[in-house]
Amino acid sequence: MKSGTRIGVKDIAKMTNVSIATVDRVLHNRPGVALATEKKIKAIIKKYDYRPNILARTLASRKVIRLAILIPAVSKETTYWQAPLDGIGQAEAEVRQFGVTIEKYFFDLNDKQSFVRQTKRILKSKTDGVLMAPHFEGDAEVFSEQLTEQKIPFVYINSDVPGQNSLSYIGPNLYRSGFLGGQLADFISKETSTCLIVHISKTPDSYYHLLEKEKGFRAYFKDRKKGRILKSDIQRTDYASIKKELTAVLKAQRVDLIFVTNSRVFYVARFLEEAGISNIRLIGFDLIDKNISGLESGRIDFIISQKPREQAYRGVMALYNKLIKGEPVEQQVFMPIDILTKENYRFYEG
Amino acid sequence: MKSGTRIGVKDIAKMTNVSIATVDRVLHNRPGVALATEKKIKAIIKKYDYRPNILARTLASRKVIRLAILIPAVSKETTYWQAPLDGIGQAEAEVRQFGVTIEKYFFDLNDKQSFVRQTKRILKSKTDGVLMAPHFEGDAEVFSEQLTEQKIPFVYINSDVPGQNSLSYIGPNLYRSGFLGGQLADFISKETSTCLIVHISKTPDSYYHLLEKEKGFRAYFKDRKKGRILKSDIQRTDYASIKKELTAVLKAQRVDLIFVTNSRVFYVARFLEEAGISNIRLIGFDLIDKNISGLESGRIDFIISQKPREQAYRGVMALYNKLIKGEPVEQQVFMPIDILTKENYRFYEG
DNA sequence: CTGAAAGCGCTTACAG
DNA sequence: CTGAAAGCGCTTACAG
Repeated sequence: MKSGTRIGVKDIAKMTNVSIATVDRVLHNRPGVALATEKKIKAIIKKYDYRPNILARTLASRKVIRLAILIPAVSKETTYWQAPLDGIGQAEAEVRQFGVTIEKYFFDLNDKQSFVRQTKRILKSKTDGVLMAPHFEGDAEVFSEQLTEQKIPFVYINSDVPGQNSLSYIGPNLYRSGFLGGQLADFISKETSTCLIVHISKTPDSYYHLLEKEKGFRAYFKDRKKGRILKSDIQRTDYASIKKELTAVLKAQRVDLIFVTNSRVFYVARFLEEAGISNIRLIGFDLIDKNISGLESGRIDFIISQKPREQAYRGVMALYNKLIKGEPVEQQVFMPIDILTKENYRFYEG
Repeated sequence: MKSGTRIGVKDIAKMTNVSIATVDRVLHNRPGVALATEKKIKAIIKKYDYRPNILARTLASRKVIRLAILIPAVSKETTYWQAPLDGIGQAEAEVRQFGVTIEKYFFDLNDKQSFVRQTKRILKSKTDGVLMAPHFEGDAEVFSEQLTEQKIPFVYINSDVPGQNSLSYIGPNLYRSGFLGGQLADFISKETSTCLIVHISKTPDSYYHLLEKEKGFRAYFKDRKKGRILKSDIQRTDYASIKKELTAVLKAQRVDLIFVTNSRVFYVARFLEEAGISNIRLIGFDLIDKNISGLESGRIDFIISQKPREQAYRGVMALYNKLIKGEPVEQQVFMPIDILTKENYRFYEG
């Protein structure tokens, strides 16, 4: 045994008078080792705190690990999912040399069936791990159960499905991000101001997320506000409908600040622009291109963002750590809640 | 040659009718290869876009790369440097398996000579790369020149020394962070408010940095403000002196917001607390423990932070990419400028 | 239940 | 200027 440095399989074999093949067997919990031998070897492993050399292991076992990614396609409607895609690319570059390959499956945010179709393809593809955005909760549940049954680890990003035994959830804490929205609103409005919460969404599947943000926002203002908090639920995502609804609301009452619970805040910015309203403050989510324009023009004051790129990056790495390094991974990772303005968004790395 | 997969040295050797030793020679630009042979081999490398297997390379060459880190010691006065230290630890864990070892050298922020002493030790230690916080600009320049002469790559974090040929600078854009400070001040004060810029520093070495932030802050308000912008230069860092100075300033004029250009904003928070002043807004830098208390108590409104942990992490990785992977690294990386409040600092990963 | 041997894709002396 | 061989620390058949 070399002094100072770590021990290897050869050292363990020598110290226990067995071959390295046998050492390898107990290292991987493979059957076919006498209990006494196994105990001896395990004792040495423990005593010297043996850690396998991942480089050598990867090189020798030409095993390739296949990961499947199931996320929404980037669409004209929203470019949000470009960021996670970039994060996956970055992770891929780092883990490729360790024999990890990644297959991407995309679904249409407006088409539940496309999600289901892709889950079936993944199940057929014999994959070792899955990273998914469980957008359609019910279907994601079914899929998760199938994966659990086949002992395929999976991690959620962007939104969580509680109760499933995912390896990890990596994404926002919606309630806290709404709460922060409340604080930001408080910073830029008076105690007596009227705030309007706007949900813009036609899919009931993600509506729950918006409600969580609303809850957080309202919670911040509990016992703190003299002004009113209004709410508007817009169930269509075309500009004409949004315009109509906002026009009606603003005609009925004075509003000082609008809090849009998702990335569609740019519609509201456009509306304010067109209507020539400049005294309403605006806060929304996600640094997509159209929202950057809103920051630039000064229509949008704050964008709250939760590192979409990094969510996906870390999701892949979680799978890698579990599958290749056998390391434990955190069951729940809440991403930082980033505050972006006209003056710092340029440096943002998401 | 295996189809579909990448080629290796063996394939190149076969295709060019030489031994793998010769291929290895040209791969590493080692002398002793006939020009014709070299050309043939290079052509194949290019044609098939050969990429060496880093795992195999690291495993076979038991070469170890030694990195030296030169940063301020964590002191009672400021725990700021704990974060970079953590980042270095994280990077170390990732690159250790690739044969990188890291030696840390600490200097005293109040003792120029301690910096110089450590640079001498590093020079003697035969290191392959250096990561440093060039706090004492003049001495850092001397050191940088010595490193350049010995062809030892070095990267700066936290502050830059222009004109030296560092491999990379990874840190804040001071001017832009001051500019953002202006915008935040604008968000939480009236157009007619009076802002007070406070520098608290006794070392002239870092004073330049504070001035950059001041410049940015003032630039934001150019053509935008009706109120006055005052400035107070406190050249001592004990609380008594700070208290005295602030008392004098606030007696002389009304102030609505204070912008402290470094991490010592907690002193001002303490002063406002003790003086029972609750109508002055407060913005400062760096998420050290004492500033967290200030956020919690509500005395501090915003903390601006520039990922101190990540700066160091990326600094180490830049050296690793250069030295091990031979990849090019970006010459200048400005970190994101993060906005932290009472409601989001808990999720911050710096 | 166990071990000897080949091999992963490189690098490193050493010999010629 | 060039090549054969051993070895890095593991894993993988295969043989017994």
